[in-house]
Amino acid sequence: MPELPEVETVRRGLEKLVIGKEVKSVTVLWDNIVQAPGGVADFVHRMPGQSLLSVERIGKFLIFNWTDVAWIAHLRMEGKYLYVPTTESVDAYSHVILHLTDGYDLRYRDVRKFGRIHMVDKNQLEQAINALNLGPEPKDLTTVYLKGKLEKRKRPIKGVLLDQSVIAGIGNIYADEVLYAAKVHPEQAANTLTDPEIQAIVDASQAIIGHAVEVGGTTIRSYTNAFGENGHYQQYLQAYGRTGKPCARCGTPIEKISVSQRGSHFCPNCQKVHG
DNA sequence: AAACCCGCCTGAGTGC
DNA sequence: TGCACTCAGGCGGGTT
Repeated sequence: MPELPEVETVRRGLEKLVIGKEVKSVTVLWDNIVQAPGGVADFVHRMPGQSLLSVERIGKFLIFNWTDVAWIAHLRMEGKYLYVPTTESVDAYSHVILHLTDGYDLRYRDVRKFGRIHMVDKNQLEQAINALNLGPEPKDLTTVYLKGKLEKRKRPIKGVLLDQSVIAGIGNIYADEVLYAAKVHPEQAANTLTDPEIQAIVDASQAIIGHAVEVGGTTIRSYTNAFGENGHYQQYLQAYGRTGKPCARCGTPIEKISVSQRGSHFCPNCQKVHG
């Protein structure tokens, strides 16, 4: 599941390989992935002739700045972008194909079909981004801000960390890693965290997301010809996916439970619910 | 406003 | 073996 570090890695890959390229024609093989003012027909009609000027990232969203339009795109669970020769065969999971004038394709590949590419007029971009209602990214997070957000929430802290309107960019993997580093139980009610715990979460989210960006994100499964697959953070994971393995701090086996409808890994000794 | 539910999808995992 | 069934999982939209 691509989170901020993985999406940033994808962004850098796109920047390196696709900036300046012009779209010749477009094929959409699964309509629900594409959103445009006039639907898929509008998308297919307007993309030819567009050149990619820049790619930005906000939280887990990619912003593609084309000549006259912009995309707000999300990879959701398994979305990938491929940059491959047009002659390469199209597999069953590539749903949006942009044929470029350089003889290559930019293909959006997504096994689950959960991802989205939302095309907007450039003058609508700012408004569309605001409508995403995203909170600050970890690097801009402050203890005062987070404390204010937690005070009025009674749900488990894990669920709040996954709420993109509170913090943008954290998903299930890094939420578990942050809580492990901060020694906070995922089910601890948000409004019962102590000030030192809130500070620890802020510090841990900045350190962990920053480190993960540096090493290209986390690669859980390997794919070929995809952007953002060269991550190395998996070797640093302390909690996520380590069910039954000893905690690096105390040796207690890591447990997995369901919190806010998400699989959650934690050390039952280091991370205890308190009153 | 906060929090929950559903739908979107399909491969992996489970049970028999 | 092979088949039927269940479920994860981020987000948007709707409801309580």
